[in-house]
Amino acid sequence: MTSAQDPQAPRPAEKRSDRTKAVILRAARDRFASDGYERTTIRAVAADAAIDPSMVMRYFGSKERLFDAALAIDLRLPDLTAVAPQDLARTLVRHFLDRWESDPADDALLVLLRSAVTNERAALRMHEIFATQVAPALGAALGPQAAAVAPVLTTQLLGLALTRYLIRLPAITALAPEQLVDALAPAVQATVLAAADAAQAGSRSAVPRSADPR
Amino acid sequence: MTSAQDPQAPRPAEKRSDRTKAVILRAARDRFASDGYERTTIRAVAADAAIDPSMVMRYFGSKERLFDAALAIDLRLPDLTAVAPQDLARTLVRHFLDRWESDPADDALLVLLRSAVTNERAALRMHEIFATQVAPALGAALGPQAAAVAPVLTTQLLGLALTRYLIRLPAITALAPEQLVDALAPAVQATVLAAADAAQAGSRSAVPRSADPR
DNA sequence: CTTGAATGTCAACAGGTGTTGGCCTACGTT
DNA sequence: AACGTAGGCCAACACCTGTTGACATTCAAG
Repeated sequence: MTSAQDPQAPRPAEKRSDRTKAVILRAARDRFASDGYERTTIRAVAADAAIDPSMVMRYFGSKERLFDAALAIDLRLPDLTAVAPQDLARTLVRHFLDRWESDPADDALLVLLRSAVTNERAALRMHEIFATQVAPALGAALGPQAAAVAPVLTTQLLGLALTRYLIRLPAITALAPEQLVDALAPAVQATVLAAADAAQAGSRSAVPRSADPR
Repeated sequence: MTSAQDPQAPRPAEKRSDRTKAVILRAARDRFASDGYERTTIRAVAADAAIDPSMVMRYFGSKERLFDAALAIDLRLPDLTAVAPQDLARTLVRHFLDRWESDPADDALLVLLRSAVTNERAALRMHEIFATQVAPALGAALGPQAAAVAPVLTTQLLGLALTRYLIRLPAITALAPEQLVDALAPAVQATVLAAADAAQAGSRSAVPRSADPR
Protein backbone atom coordinates (compact mmCIF):
# COMPACT_ATOMS: atom_id res chain seq x y z
CA MET A 1 0.00 0.00 0.00
CA THR A 2 2.82 2.40 0.76
CA SER A 3 4.79 1.81 -2.39
CA ALA A 4 1.69 1.99 -4.55
CA GLN A 5 1.83 5.71 -4.97
CA ASP A 6 5.59 5.86 -5.34
CA PRO A 7 6.09 7.63 -8.69
CA GLN A 8 9.69 6.53 -9.17
CA ALA A 9 9.31 2.84 -8.38
CA PRO A 10 7.94 0.94 -11.38
CA ARG A 11 8.04 -2.31 -9.37
CA PRO A 12 5.03 -2.48 -7.09
CA ALA A 13 6.01 -5.09 -4.49
CA GLU A 14 9.77 -4.85 -4.61
CA LYS A 15 10.72 -5.60 -1.05
CA ARG A 16 14.29 -5.60 0.01
CA SER A 17 14.02 -9.13 1.29
CA ASP A 18 13.02 -10.43 -2.14
CA ARG A 19 16.46 -9.49 -3.33
CA THR A 20 18.35 -11.55 -0.77
CA LYS A 21 15.83 -14.31 -1.01
CA ALA A 22 16.70 -14.58 -4.70
CA VAL A 23 20.40 -14.52 -3.89
CA ILE A 24 19.93 -17.38 -1.45
CA LEU A 25 17.96 -19.37 -3.98
CA ARG A 26 20.61 -18.95 -6.64
CA ALA A 27 23.34 -20.04 -4.23
CA ALA A 28 21.22 -23.03 -3.22
CA ARG A 29 20.73 -24.07 -6.84
CA ASP A 30 24.46 -23.92 -7.42
CA ARG A 31 25.18 -26.07 -4.42
CA PHE A 32 22.42 -28.58 -5.06
CA ALA A 33 23.52 -28.85 -8.69
CA SER A 34 27.12 -29.63 -7.96
CA ASP A 35 26.88 -31.48 -4.65
CA GLY A 36 23.43 -33.04 -4.59
CA TYR A 37 20.93 -32.75 -1.77
CA GLU A 38 22.73 -34.54 1.05
CA ARG A 39 26.14 -32.95 0.72
CA THR A 40 24.69 -29.47 0.38
CA THR A 41 24.70 -27.73 3.75
CA ILE A 42 22.67 -24.72 4.72
CA ARG A 43 25.80 -23.19 6.13
CA ALA A 44 27.53 -23.43 2.76
CA VAL A 45 24.56 -21.94 0.93
CA ALA A 46 24.43 -19.10 3.43
CA ALA A 47 28.15 -18.46 3.04
CA ASP A 48 27.81 -18.31 -0.74
CA ALA A 49 24.98 -15.83 -0.34
CA ALA A 50 27.05 -13.85 2.19
CA ILE A 51 24.37 -14.09 4.83
CA ASP A 52 23.70 -15.82 8.12
CA PRO A 53 22.43 -19.43 8.02
CA SER A 54 19.46 -18.50 10.15
CA MET A 55 18.23 -16.23 7.36
CA VAL A 56 17.93 -19.24 5.09
CA MET A 57 15.66 -20.80 7.66
CA ARG A 58 13.62 -17.64 8.08
CA TYR A 59 13.00 -17.30 4.37
CA PHE A 60 12.55 -20.92 3.38
CA GLY A 61 11.55 -22.65 6.59
CA SER A 62 13.71 -25.73 6.27
CA LYS A 63 16.28 -27.38 4.06
CA GLU A 64 13.57 -29.47 2.45
CA ARG A 65 11.47 -26.47 1.52
CA LEU A 66 14.53 -24.69 0.17
CA PHE A 67 15.08 -27.77 -1.96
CA ASP A 68 11.49 -27.64 -3.19
CA ALA A 69 11.98 -24.03 -4.21
CA ALA A 70 15.13 -24.99 -6.12
CA LEU A 71 13.19 -27.68 -7.98
CA ALA A 72 10.75 -25.27 -9.62
CA ILE A 73 11.43 -25.87 -13.28
CA ASP A 74 10.03 -24.97 -16.65
CA LEU A 75 11.48 -27.11 -19.41
CA ARG A 76 10.52 -24.50 -22.01
CA LEU A 77 9.78 -27.14 -24.60
CA PRO A 78 9.39 -25.73 -28.11
CA ASP A 79 6.26 -26.13 -30.18
CA LEU A 80 6.93 -29.45 -31.84
CA THR A 81 3.89 -29.35 -34.08
CA ALA A 82 5.68 -26.86 -36.31
CA VAL A 83 8.61 -29.10 -37.24
CA ALA A 84 8.44 -31.57 -40.10
CA PRO A 85 8.26 -35.21 -38.96
CA GLN A 86 11.57 -36.15 -40.55
CA ASP A 87 13.29 -33.34 -38.65
CA LEU A 88 11.71 -34.18 -35.33
CA ALA A 89 14.57 -36.31 -34.01
CA ARG A 90 17.33 -33.83 -34.75
CA THR A 91 15.26 -30.92 -33.45
CA LEU A 92 14.52 -32.76 -30.26
CA VAL A 93 18.11 -33.70 -29.51
CA ARG A 94 19.43 -30.28 -30.48
CA HIS A 95 16.96 -28.44 -28.30
CA PHE A 96 17.71 -30.76 -25.41
CA LEU A 97 21.42 -30.05 -25.65
CA ASP A 98 20.82 -26.34 -26.06
CA ARG A 99 18.67 -26.26 -22.99
CA TRP A 100 21.38 -27.98 -20.95
CA GLU A 101 24.35 -26.04 -22.20
CA SER A 102 23.04 -22.57 -22.89
CA ASP A 103 22.81 -20.70 -19.63
CA PRO A 104 25.37 -21.89 -17.11
CA ALA A 105 23.73 -19.97 -14.29
CA ASP A 106 20.56 -21.97 -14.68
CA ASP A 107 21.38 -25.31 -13.13
CA ALA A 108 17.80 -26.20 -12.40
CA LEU A 109 17.95 -29.16 -14.74
CA LEU A 110 21.14 -30.41 -13.16
CA VAL A 111 19.66 -30.03 -9.71
CA LEU A 112 16.61 -32.01 -10.65
CA LEU A 113 18.33 -34.90 -12.38
CA ARG A 114 21.18 -35.26 -9.92
CA SER A 115 18.86 -35.21 -6.95
CA ALA A 116 16.19 -37.44 -8.44
CA VAL A 117 18.61 -40.33 -8.32
CA THR A 118 18.95 -40.35 -4.55
CA ASN A 119 16.06 -38.21 -3.37
CA GLU A 120 12.50 -39.45 -3.42
CA ARG A 121 11.04 -35.98 -3.40
CA ALA A 122 13.01 -34.95 -6.48
CA ALA A 123 12.05 -38.19 -8.23
CA LEU A 124 8.38 -37.45 -7.68
CA ARG A 125 8.86 -33.96 -9.02
CA MET A 126 10.34 -35.56 -12.10
CA HIS A 127 7.34 -37.82 -12.61
CA GLU A 128 5.21 -34.72 -12.36
CA ILE A 129 7.25 -32.82 -14.94
CA PHE A 130 7.09 -35.74 -17.32
CA ALA A 131 3.33 -35.92 -16.99
CA THR A 132 2.63 -32.19 -17.23
CA GLN A 133 5.26 -30.97 -19.67
CA VAL A 134 6.97 -33.75 -21.63
CA ALA A 135 4.04 -36.01 -22.39
CA PRO A 136 1.71 -33.22 -23.57
CA ALA A 137 4.35 -31.63 -25.82
CA LEU A 138 5.14 -34.95 -27.45
CA GLY A 139 1.48 -35.84 -27.62
CA ALA A 140 0.75 -32.74 -29.65
CA ALA A 141 3.47 -33.60 -32.15
CA LEU A 142 3.08 -37.35 -32.40
CA GLY A 143 -0.60 -37.99 -31.99
CA PRO A 144 -2.06 -41.08 -30.35
CA GLN A 145 1.09 -43.19 -30.46
CA ALA A 146 2.89 -40.60 -28.32
CA ALA A 147 1.90 -42.44 -25.18
CA ALA A 148 4.11 -45.33 -26.23
CA VAL A 149 6.93 -43.22 -27.62
CA ALA A 150 7.30 -40.51 -25.00
CA PRO A 151 8.70 -42.76 -22.25
CA VAL A 152 11.28 -44.22 -24.61
CA LEU A 153 12.35 -40.80 -25.84
CA THR A 154 12.66 -39.66 -22.25
CA THR A 155 14.86 -42.65 -21.58
CA GLN A 156 17.13 -41.77 -24.48
CA LEU A 157 17.48 -38.08 -23.72
CA LEU A 158 17.96 -38.58 -20.01
CA GLY A 159 20.56 -41.21 -20.82
CA LEU A 160 22.42 -38.56 -22.73
CA ALA A 161 22.23 -36.07 -19.87
CA LEU A 162 23.30 -38.76 -17.43
CA THR A 163 26.45 -39.76 -19.27
CA ARG A 164 27.39 -36.24 -20.38
CA TYR A 165 26.58 -34.00 -17.43
CA LEU A 166 26.57 -36.27 -14.40
CA ILE A 167 28.87 -39.22 -14.98
CA ARG A 168 30.83 -37.27 -17.57
CA LEU A 169 31.89 -40.29 -19.56
CA PRO A 170 34.90 -39.10 -21.57
CA ALA A 171 33.68 -40.72 -24.79
CA ILE A 172 30.54 -38.55 -24.53
CA THR A 173 31.94 -35.30 -23.18
CA ALA A 174 34.54 -35.33 -25.95
CA LEU A 175 31.86 -34.87 -28.59
CA ALA A 176 30.64 -31.49 -29.72
CA PRO A 177 26.87 -30.90 -29.50
CA GLU A 178 26.34 -31.25 -33.23
CA GLN A 179 28.24 -34.53 -33.24
CA LEU A 180 25.92 -35.79 -30.54
CA VAL A 181 22.95 -34.81 -32.64
CA ASP A 182 24.39 -36.86 -35.50
CA ALA A 183 25.07 -39.82 -33.25
CA LEU A 184 21.70 -39.90 -31.51
CA ALA A 185 19.30 -38.78 -34.22
CA PRO A 186 19.06 -42.19 -35.95
CA ALA A 187 18.03 -43.86 -32.73
CA VAL A 188 15.51 -41.19 -31.80
CA GLN A 189 14.07 -41.17 -35.30
CA ALA A 190 13.79 -44.97 -35.27
CA THR A 191 11.81 -44.84 -32.05
CA VAL A 192 9.32 -42.43 -33.55
CA LEU A 193 9.01 -44.40 -36.78
CA ALA A 194 8.68 -47.76 -35.05
CA ALA A 195 5.69 -46.47 -33.13
CA ALA A 196 4.16 -45.08 -36.30
CA ASP A 197 4.58 -48.47 -37.96
CA ALA A 198 3.06 -50.24 -35.02
CA ALA A 199 0.11 -47.89 -35.16
CA GLN A 200 -0.37 -48.53 -38.88
CA ALA A 201 -0.11 -52.30 -38.83
CA GLY A 202 0.42 -55.05 -36.32
CA SER A 203 3.50 -56.39 -38.06
CA ARG A 204 6.98 -55.66 -36.83
CA SER A 205 9.10 -57.34 -39.48
CA ALA A 206 10.85 -54.43 -41.09
CA VAL A 207 13.89 -52.92 -39.50
CA PRO A 208 13.37 -49.19 -39.40
CA ARG A 209 15.67 -47.26 -41.66
CA SER A 210 17.76 -44.54 -40.17
CA ALA A 211 17.23 -40.94 -41.12
CA ASP A 212 19.80 -39.73 -43.62
CA PRO A 213 23.02 -39.28 -41.56
CA ARG A 214 23.85 -36.06 -43.37
CA MET B 1 36.67 -77.27 12.76
CA THR B 2 39.42 -77.60 10.18
CA SER B 3 42.98 -76.89 11.03
CA ALA B 4 45.23 -74.72 8.94
CA GLN B 5 47.51 -77.49 7.80
CA ASP B 6 44.72 -79.79 6.70
CA PRO B 7 46.14 -81.43 3.57
CA GLN B 8 42.67 -81.90 2.03
CA ALA B 9 41.54 -78.30 2.36
CA PRO B 10 41.66 -76.66 -1.07
CA ARG B 11 41.23 -73.26 0.53
CA PRO B 12 44.47 -72.35 2.19
CA ALA B 13 43.53 -69.02 3.73
CA GLU B 14 40.03 -69.75 4.99
CA LYS B 15 39.98 -67.49 7.98
CA ARG B 16 36.93 -67.15 10.15
CA SER B 17 36.91 -63.39 9.76
CA ASP B 18 36.36 -63.71 6.03
CA ARG B 19 32.86 -64.84 6.82
CA THR B 20 31.85 -61.72 8.71
CA LYS B 21 33.78 -59.55 6.33
CA ALA B 22 31.54 -60.88 3.56
CA VAL B 23 28.45 -60.25 5.67
CA ILE B 24 29.50 -56.65 6.20
CA LEU B 25 30.15 -56.19 2.52
CA ARG B 26 26.74 -57.51 1.58
CA ALA B 27 25.05 -55.23 4.08
CA ALA B 28 27.07 -52.32 2.78
CA ARG B 29 26.03 -53.04 -0.81
CA ASP B 30 22.38 -53.10 0.24
CA ARG B 31 22.65 -49.77 1.97
CA PHE B 32 24.70 -48.09 -0.72
CA ALA B 33 22.28 -49.36 -3.35
CA SER B 34 19.15 -48.02 -1.71
CA ASP B 35 20.46 -44.91 0.03
CA GLY B 36 23.51 -43.80 -1.94
CA TYR B 37 26.91 -43.02 -0.50
CA GLU B 38 26.16 -40.01 1.67
CA ARG B 39 23.06 -41.27 3.41
CA THR B 40 24.60 -44.65 4.13
CA THR B 41 26.04 -44.68 7.63
CA ILE B 42 28.59 -47.09 8.96
CA ARG B 43 26.40 -47.57 12.00
CA ALA B 44 23.50 -48.69 9.83
CA VAL B 45 25.67 -51.11 7.87
CA ALA B 46 27.02 -52.54 11.10
CA ALA B 47 23.52 -52.94 12.50
CA ASP B 48 22.41 -54.80 9.37
CA ALA B 49 25.41 -57.08 9.70
CA ALA B 50 24.67 -57.53 13.41
CA ILE B 51 28.10 -56.36 14.41
CA ASP B 52 29.79 -53.40 16.03
CA PRO B 53 30.57 -50.33 13.89
CA SER B 54 34.20 -50.48 14.92
CA MET B 55 34.48 -53.86 13.22
CA VAL B 56 33.62 -52.26 9.91
CA MET B 57 36.51 -49.91 10.40
CA ARG B 58 38.84 -52.71 11.41
CA TYR B 59 38.06 -54.73 8.30
CA PHE B 60 37.77 -51.99 5.72
CA GLY B 61 39.73 -49.10 7.16
CA SER B 62 37.32 -46.30 6.34
CA LYS B 63 33.96 -45.60 4.81
CA GLU B 64 35.61 -44.69 1.53
CA ARG B 65 37.48 -47.98 1.32
CA LEU B 66 34.34 -49.89 2.20
CA PHE B 67 32.72 -48.07 -0.69
CA ASP B 68 35.55 -49.06 -3.00
CA ALA B 69 35.06 -52.67 -2.03
CA ALA B 70 31.35 -52.41 -2.78
CA LEU B 71 32.14 -51.05 -6.23
CA ALA B 72 33.96 -54.15 -7.41
CA ILE B 73 31.86 -55.22 -10.35
CA ASP B 74 31.92 -57.70 -13.18
CA LEU B 75 29.32 -56.87 -15.81
CA ARG B 76 29.43 -60.47 -17.09
CA LEU B 77 28.87 -59.36 -20.65
CA PRO B 78 28.00 -62.24 -22.99
CA ASP B 79 30.01 -63.13 -26.05
CA LEU B 80 28.42 -60.85 -28.61
CA THR B 81 30.37 -62.26 -31.57
CA ALA B 82 28.09 -65.28 -31.53
CA VAL B 83 24.84 -63.42 -32.18
CA ALA B 84 23.65 -62.53 -35.65
CA PRO B 85 23.92 -58.82 -36.43
CA GLN B 86 20.18 -58.36 -36.88
CA ASP B 87 19.60 -59.84 -33.41
CA LEU B 88 22.24 -57.74 -31.74
CA ALA B 89 19.94 -54.99 -30.53
CA ARG B 90 17.36 -57.25 -28.93
CA THR B 91 20.03 -59.46 -27.39
CA LEU B 92 21.78 -56.46 -25.92
CA VAL B 93 18.69 -54.94 -24.36
CA ARG B 94 17.44 -58.27 -23.08
CA HIS B 95 20.71 -59.17 -21.45
CA PHE B 96 20.92 -55.75 -19.89
CA LEU B 97 17.48 -56.13 -18.34
CA ASP B 98 18.23 -59.67 -17.22
CA ARG B 99 21.38 -58.57 -15.54
CA TRP B 100 19.55 -55.87 -13.64
CA GLU B 101 16.52 -57.85 -12.62
CA SER B 102 17.77 -61.37 -12.11
CA ASP B 103 19.44 -61.56 -8.75
CA PRO B 104 18.00 -59.11 -6.26
CA ALA B 105 20.78 -59.79 -3.77
CA ASP B 106 23.34 -58.48 -6.22
CA ASP B 107 22.86 -54.73 -6.15
CA ALA B 108 26.33 -53.94 -7.35
CA LEU B 109 24.99 -52.34 -10.51
CA LEU B 110 22.55 -50.23 -8.55
CA VAL B 111 25.30 -49.16 -6.18
CA LEU B 112 27.53 -48.10 -9.02
CA LEU B 113 24.98 -46.15 -11.02
CA ARG B 114 23.30 -44.45 -8.09
CA SER B 115 26.58 -43.38 -6.57
CA ALA B 116 28.23 -42.33 -9.82
CA VAL B 117 25.76 -39.47 -10.06
CA THR B 118 26.90 -37.72 -6.90
CA ASN B 119 30.21 -39.37 -6.11
CA GLU B 120 33.34 -38.61 -8.09
CA ARG B 121 35.01 -41.84 -7.08
CA ALA B 122 32.14 -43.94 -8.35
CA ALA B 123 32.03 -41.94 -11.58
CA LEU B 124 35.67 -42.70 -12.21
CA ARG B 125 35.06 -46.36 -11.56
CA MET B 126 32.36 -46.20 -14.17
CA HIS B 127 34.70 -44.69 -16.75
CA GLU B 128 37.04 -47.54 -15.98
CA ILE B 129 34.37 -50.20 -16.41
CA PHE B 130 33.30 -48.70 -19.69
CA ALA B 131 36.86 -48.75 -20.97
CA THR B 132 37.78 -52.24 -19.75
CA GLN B 133 34.53 -54.15 -20.15
CA VAL B 134 31.94 -52.42 -22.32
CA ALA B 135 34.11 -51.02 -25.08
CA PRO B 136 36.06 -54.27 -25.67
CA ALA B 137 32.93 -56.44 -25.74
CA LEU B 138 31.25 -54.16 -28.26
CA GLY B 139 34.46 -53.81 -30.20
CA ALA B 140 34.63 -57.55 -30.71
CA ALA B 141 31.09 -57.64 -32.07
CA LEU B 142 31.00 -54.45 -34.11
CA GLY B 143 34.49 -54.05 -35.47
CA PRO B 144 36.16 -50.70 -36.09
CA GLN B 145 33.02 -48.58 -35.92
CA ALA B 146 32.43 -49.74 -32.36
CA ALA B 147 34.38 -46.79 -31.02
CA ALA B 148 31.67 -44.46 -32.32
CA VAL B 149 28.75 -46.70 -31.40
CA ALA B 150 29.68 -47.90 -27.93
CA PRO B 151 29.23 -44.54 -26.19
CA VAL B 152 25.81 -44.04 -27.76
CA LEU B 153 24.69 -47.53 -26.81
CA THR B 154 25.91 -46.89 -23.28
CA THR B 155 23.86 -43.72 -23.23
CA GLN B 156 20.74 -45.58 -24.30
CA LEU B 157 21.07 -48.49 -21.89
CA LEU B 158 22.01 -46.33 -18.94
CA GLY B 159 19.06 -44.12 -19.76
CA LEU B 160 16.87 -47.17 -19.40
CA ALA B 161 18.39 -48.11 -16.06
CA LEU B 162 18.10 -44.52 -14.88
CA THR B 163 14.41 -44.16 -15.59
CA ARG B 164 13.45 -47.68 -14.55
CA TYR B 165 15.54 -48.42 -11.47
CA LEU B 166 16.51 -45.05 -10.08
CA ILE B 167 13.90 -42.47 -10.98
CA ARG B 168 11.26 -45.17 -11.42
CA LEU B 169 9.25 -43.29 -13.98
CA PRO B 170 5.81 -44.96 -13.90
CA ALA B 171 5.54 -45.10 -17.68
CA ILE B 172 8.73 -47.19 -17.71
CA THR B 173 8.29 -49.35 -14.64
CA ALA B 174 4.83 -50.30 -15.86
CA LEU B 175 6.29 -52.16 -18.83
CA ALA B 176 7.33 -55.80 -18.71
CA PRO B 177 10.91 -56.57 -19.72
CA GLU B 178 9.90 -57.99 -23.10
CA GLN B 179 7.86 -54.88 -23.83
CA LEU B 180 10.90 -52.78 -23.13
CA VAL B 181 12.92 -54.90 -25.53
CA ASP B 182 10.31 -54.22 -28.20
CA ALA B 183 10.27 -50.51 -27.45
CA LEU B 184 14.02 -49.98 -27.37
CA ALA B 185 15.29 -52.43 -29.97
CA PRO B 186 14.52 -50.21 -33.00
CA ALA B 187 16.54 -47.36 -31.59
CA VAL B 188 19.47 -49.57 -30.62
CA GLN B 189 19.44 -51.28 -33.97
CA ALA B 190 19.34 -47.93 -35.76
CA THR B 191 22.40 -46.78 -33.89
CA VAL B 192 24.35 -49.82 -34.98
CA LEU B 193 23.20 -49.53 -38.59
CA ALA B 194 23.85 -45.82 -38.83
CA ALA B 195 27.45 -46.39 -37.82
CA ALA B 196 27.80 -49.19 -40.35
CA ASP B 197 26.48 -46.88 -43.06
CA ALA B 198 28.85 -44.13 -42.05
CA ALA B 199 31.75 -46.56 -42.17
CA GLN B 200 30.78 -47.70 -45.67
CA ALA B 201 30.27 -44.24 -47.08
CA GLY B 202 33.05 -41.72 -47.61
CA SER B 203 34.76 -42.15 -44.29
CA ARG B 204 35.06 -38.57 -43.20
CA SER B 205 37.10 -38.79 -40.06
CA ALA B 206 34.98 -38.81 -36.96
CA VAL B 207 37.78 -37.67 -34.71
CA PRO B 208 35.99 -35.69 -32.04
CA ARG B 209 37.16 -32.27 -31.12
CA SER B 210 37.36 -31.79 -27.41
CA ALA B 211 34.51 -29.71 -26.14
CA ASP B 212 34.13 -29.04 -22.47
CA PRO B 213 30.48 -28.84 -21.47
CA ARG B 214 29.73 -27.12 -18.26
C1' DC C 1 12.85 12.15 17.20
C1' DT C 2 10.32 8.15 18.37
C1' DT C 3 8.46 3.96 17.20
C1' DG C 4 7.90 -0.50 15.49
C1' DA C 5 8.31 -3.63 12.23
C1' DA C 6 11.54 -5.58 8.79
C1' DT C 7 16.12 -7.40 8.24
C1' DG C 8 20.11 -9.42 9.90
C1' DT C 9 23.74 -11.46 13.42
C1' DC C 10 25.38 -14.37 17.34
C1' DA C 11 25.62 -18.17 20.08
C1' DA C 12 23.93 -22.25 21.36
C1' DC C 13 21.29 -26.73 21.46
C1' DA C 14 20.43 -31.50 20.43
C1' DG C 15 21.43 -35.04 17.63
C1' DG C 16 24.11 -37.71 14.29
C1' DT C 17 28.67 -38.78 11.94
C1' DG C 18 33.28 -41.21 11.07
C1' DT C 19 36.74 -42.78 13.72
C1' DT C 20 39.68 -44.39 17.74
C1' DG C 21 41.58 -46.90 21.68
C1' DG C 22 40.91 -49.77 25.61
C1' DC C 23 38.90 -53.82 27.35
C1' DC C 24 36.79 -58.34 27.23
C1' DT C 25 36.06 -63.16 25.51
C1' DA C 26 36.41 -67.28 23.09
C1' DC C 27 39.16 -70.38 20.68
C1' DG C 28 43.25 -72.77 18.25
C1' DT C 29 47.81 -74.03 19.31
C1' DT C 30 51.25 -75.69 22.30
C1' DA D 1 45.72 -76.80 31.25
C1' DA D 2 47.89 -72.56 29.94
C1' DC D 3 48.31 -69.11 26.87
C1' DG D 4 48.53 -65.79 23.11
C1' DT D 5 45.95 -63.86 19.83
C1' DA D 6 42.23 -62.88 16.69
C1' DG D 7 37.54 -61.41 16.81
C1' DG D 8 34.29 -58.52 18.98
C1' DC D 9 32.11 -54.88 22.15
C1' DC D 10 31.88 -50.46 24.65
C1' DA D 11 32.47 -45.75 25.45
C1' DA D 12 34.16 -41.79 23.97
C1' DC D 13 36.21 -38.00 21.02
C1' DA D 14 35.97 -34.30 17.76
C1' DC D 15 33.35 -32.58 14.35
C1' DC D 16 29.43 -31.26 11.61
C1' DT D 17 24.48 -30.94 10.87
C1' DG D 18 19.70 -28.52 10.83
C1' DT D 19 17.40 -25.61 13.63
C1' DT D 20 16.11 -22.13 17.22
C1' DG D 21 15.70 -18.05 20.16
C1' DA D 22 17.62 -13.85 21.97
C1' DC D 23 19.70 -9.78 20.67
C1' DA D 24 21.36 -5.99 17.33
C1' DT D 25 20.72 -3.04 13.29
C1' DT D 26 18.43 -0.70 9.55
C1' DC D 27 14.77 1.99 7.74
C1' DA D 28 10.56 4.09 6.64
C1' DA D 29 6.47 6.24 8.64
C1' DG D 30 4.07 8.93 12.51
